[in-house]
Amino acid sequence: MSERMSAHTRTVLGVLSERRCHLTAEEILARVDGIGTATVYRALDHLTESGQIRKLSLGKKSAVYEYTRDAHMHFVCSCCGAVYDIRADLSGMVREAARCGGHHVDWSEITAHGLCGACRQSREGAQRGDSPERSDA
Amino acid sequence: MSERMSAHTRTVLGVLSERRCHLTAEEILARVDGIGTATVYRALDHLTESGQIRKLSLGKKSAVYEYTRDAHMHFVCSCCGAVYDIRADLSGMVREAARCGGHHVDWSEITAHGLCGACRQSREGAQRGDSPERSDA
DNA sequence: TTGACAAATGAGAATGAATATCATATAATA
DNA sequence: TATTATATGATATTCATTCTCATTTGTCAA
Repeated sequence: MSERMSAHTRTVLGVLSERRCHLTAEEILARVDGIGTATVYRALDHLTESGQIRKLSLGKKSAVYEYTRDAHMHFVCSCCGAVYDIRADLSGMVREAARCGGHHVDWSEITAHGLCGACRQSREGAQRGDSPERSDA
Repeated sequence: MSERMSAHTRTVLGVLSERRCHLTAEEILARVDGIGTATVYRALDHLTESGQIRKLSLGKKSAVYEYTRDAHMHFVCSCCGAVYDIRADLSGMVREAARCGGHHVDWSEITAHGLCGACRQSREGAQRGDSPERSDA
């Protein structure tokens, strides 16, 4: 909270707070200039521990980070790999369910897996003989 | 579904279905005998794709697998790393929220992070001067 | 300002989970 | 049985992440 933040850590936080999206460490590394790999990972660790960003496990090989904001879920398309934000806040129910088990929830993540709207339309189109469209990941 | 299953794949499935807990590939590897690393990973992939087991991303370095069963959430203790099952089924709400976004949910995972009951008691005990107790991960 | 200590940095090595390779073995089927 | 496809395992490889350590930078008291 009251800890001082280095310039590089502030830069990393800036990247995440501006874009408001999910970025891997590698993607963040590509968006900052003159900051080493280890420093970026360390900055991400510091920011995660201080709660300013969230480290998400979306089932991909590498972790993704996002700026901490209003509660929402994530939808990961099994087909194209795209990640969508789903505006719904179930954190209260999650917290209460865990409390019944005697645990205290700091934060929770909800990840849904399935076929996204874009991919579903592509498949339906393919069945009709349309040219398939791709959704970026 | 109707695909034949190799003996080794059946063995891996057996390990997961008997224990009804969350195991890493390494832990499964240690519990089977005479099955190579690649084969275990391939079996886990097949079983995951066929929906018989679930591959979970709980924020640890390695993925954990569990036998597919009734919907439940997971609680991961930030202190001791233990994983608890939380008996609550929010999958219907998750599915509906994603449907509003135009997506079709195959399955969803909910992971809560915080301090588990055992660790909280240890901390309270430590404040009173009791000897700290450890909870296995 | 200077000295002294703590924290941050970065280049590169190390780790480790997961995947790819490929020759061999096994199963399925004609 | 011959043929084909799939499964297997030892091993090499990949790649995200962490570690190491010498150097730099920041902080604060005297």
